Amino acid sequence: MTSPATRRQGSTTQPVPQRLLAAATRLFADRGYDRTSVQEIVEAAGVTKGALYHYFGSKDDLLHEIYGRVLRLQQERLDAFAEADAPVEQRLRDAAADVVVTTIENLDDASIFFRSMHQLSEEKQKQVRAERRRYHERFRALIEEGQKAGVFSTATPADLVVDYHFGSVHHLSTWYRPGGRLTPQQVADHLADLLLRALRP
Amino acid sequence: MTSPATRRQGSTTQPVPQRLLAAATRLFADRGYDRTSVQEIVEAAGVTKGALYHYFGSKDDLLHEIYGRVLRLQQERLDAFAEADAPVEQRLRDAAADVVVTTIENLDDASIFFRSMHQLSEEKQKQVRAERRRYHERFRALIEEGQKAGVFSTATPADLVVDYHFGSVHHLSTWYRPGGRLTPQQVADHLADLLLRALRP
Amino acid sequence: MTSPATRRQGSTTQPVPQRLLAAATRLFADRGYDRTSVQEIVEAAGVTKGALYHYFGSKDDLLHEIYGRVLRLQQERLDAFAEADAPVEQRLRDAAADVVVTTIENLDDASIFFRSMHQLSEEKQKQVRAERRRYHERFRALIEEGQKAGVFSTATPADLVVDYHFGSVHHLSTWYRPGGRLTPQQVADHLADLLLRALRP
Amino acid sequence: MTSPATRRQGSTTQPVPQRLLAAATRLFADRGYDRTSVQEIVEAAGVTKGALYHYFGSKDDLLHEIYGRVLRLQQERLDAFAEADAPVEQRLRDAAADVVVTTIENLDDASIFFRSMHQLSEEKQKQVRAERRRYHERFRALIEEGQKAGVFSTATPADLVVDYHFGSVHHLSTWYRPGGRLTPQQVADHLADLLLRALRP
DNA sequence: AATGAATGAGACTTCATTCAT
DNA sequence: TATGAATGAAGTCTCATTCAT
Repeated sequence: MTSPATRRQGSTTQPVPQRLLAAATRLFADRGYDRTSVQEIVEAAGVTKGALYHYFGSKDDLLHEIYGRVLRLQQERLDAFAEADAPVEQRLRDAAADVVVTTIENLDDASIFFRSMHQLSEEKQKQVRAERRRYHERFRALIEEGQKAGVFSTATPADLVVDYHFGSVHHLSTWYRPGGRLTPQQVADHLADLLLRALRP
Repeated sequence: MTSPATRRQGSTTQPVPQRLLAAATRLFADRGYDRTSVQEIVEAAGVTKGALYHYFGSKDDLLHEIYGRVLRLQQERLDAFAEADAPVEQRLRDAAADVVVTTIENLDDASIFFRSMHQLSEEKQKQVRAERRRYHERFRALIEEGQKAGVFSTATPADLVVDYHFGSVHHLSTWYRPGGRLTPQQVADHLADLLLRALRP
Repeated sequence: MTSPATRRQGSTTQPVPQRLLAAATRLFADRGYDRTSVQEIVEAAGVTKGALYHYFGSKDDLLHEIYGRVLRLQQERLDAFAEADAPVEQRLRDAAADVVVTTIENLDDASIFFRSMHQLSEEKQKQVRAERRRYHERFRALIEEGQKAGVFSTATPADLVVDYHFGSVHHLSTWYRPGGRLTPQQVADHLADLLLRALRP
Repeated sequence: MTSPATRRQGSTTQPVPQRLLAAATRLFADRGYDRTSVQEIVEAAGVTKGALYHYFGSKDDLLHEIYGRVLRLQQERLDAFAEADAPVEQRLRDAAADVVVTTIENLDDASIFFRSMHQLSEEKQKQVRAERRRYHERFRALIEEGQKAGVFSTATPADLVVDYHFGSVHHLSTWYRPGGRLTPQQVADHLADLLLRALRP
């Protein structure tokens, strides 16, 4: 009884909202939020406009949902690594490498995340920035912990170190291509290594 | 005798194309390329739409011009530092710090540069990527030179090191605010220092 | 309960696409394709621009639709006359007269048809020319049949005879005015007669 | 001292107004009056916009000039043939063939003539129609002379016969291609022959 | 006799969203 | 839960024409 249209993507198995989110993610990453029309999203998801507006209040809601998904995932993982039972150097290295791997594995999310903040409504932006700050602070705390313990250099303010590392994470979607010379794990190890080497006292 | 319209921005002294470019830069950085209308640009520049299209073939041409300006400037500066008569550590440190200062001094250009590539026509993107690559390679050569000379660690491929540093430059427009705790030069020194420390053998 | 806008033209009974096509036909014939704005069309049809673009991909699509309508009609009628069970002179005369009557009855279509080919996209022009050729060839075949049978003169190549007759059909929209001295049928009979007389051996 | 721009077309020898008219004729025939921009005309003529507006009051003036040129030429030639010292059949045949040859030799003029009437201002259209009528009447008079003399059939009103023939002339620009199977003179002879055969009593 | 920068109106088209069904 | 026709505002761009030089 399913219409042929709903069968695209071989994803009739997935519920409609997920299908919409997946289609939107791919398209937003590909051509940018403003260049993606609602029509294109619903076509890619194999549904109609009415369905989209049934589940999401607006196009901008879709974007917000994507932001939420990324933020939740990254925060959870960081929390896990930060709370682990290991020396601070190890915990920082693991967290730093993990965010790289996770970012590469969701490169579309990353492209969107760093490029589309402005398209969110002012209110939603505020919310995202707040969660982002929480994440940033947890990461910074890790560095400060090491600095206080004397295992990390205090030459550079911890804040700046966080931004230094996250700059490289942000940049991944610009240059990393799946199937490239290095595996995600190798890239992650290298970048975490650079961070730790820079922090040597 | 000058009409009121030409007086906006008190910039009647500057020629029209420059005025348009300045207005476009500010607006593109503020609200993004797609969210800026041609109407807004010409109003900010105090001219009419016809005048804009007299000098620029399209909105996209304005963006391309901005890219060209940034690329020319950065390449010139990098070339100068790379060719200087000094040890390679010094030349790399100077170049790495300079690109940070220059980026902060033209933060609008930077916001646009890293966020708006996709809005360029495919052809213009190709051109920009080619010039970008030239820049990247020059920077990488500096690192490789130090690695061969044994003053830089070879633990990380030079390519990746370049991307690590430029990630942080890229990221500046996300977090740096003029009038912040650190001066541009201080930020630059810190970031260059992090790079050099990470490269210690 | 119908809004005032939908009532213009007293044509709320007709579906929107037909109303648009009718309005476009009248206007294109009146003032030419390029001189007719999309705004004028939707106003004449009593709908909004959005509605037009919901049904037609472009202004050029409207024109293409008009061409399609004319071509289908004329081809059908020619086929019917050509396949009739009658001597070839009779079949040619009937077909030649019929195209005149049909053209006069749809004079707007005819004005457009012969004047607006160039405004179609290259691709659509190709398509129209192909269908036009099919029509031309069917008509020519009728003449050649008569020439082989010895009832028509072979002094003039059949191709040229077809163009001779269709020139006069083409020309109708230039000079024929409804309510003129001659009825459509009379004009048709005269023109078909001229053709047949010119073909006498 | 002539700038490189004015040298295009190798036509620096011709005066500017003629060059503009020639360029306009070619372009109007190629892509239609409305689709041709003033910019394109001046570029093709190797002059600037100021020069065009120095010689012609408007774009529509250029078109009017083209109409005038065609009308003058055709009227002169028809007058010459009509007044010749020869039997009426011969005079009609010569005139009918001549207009075909002349039309083919100026096919661009013909395309424009039959397709662009509507782009003239109402006033200029009236003027053109008046001259056109004079031409038509002179041609019709020739046919009526033959009908009165009993050498042409009176089965068809002379008016309609004129339109029949001019339809075929009008149509030439649709199908005739230089370098085709038949020379202009051969086409002319065939079409004149068809006319005369149709008029056989 | 000629330039070319500038105007300003209007062209086609896109698009997020709504609403009766 | 879902449709898809329809809206209406806004978007980019074109162009004939003018005018100071």
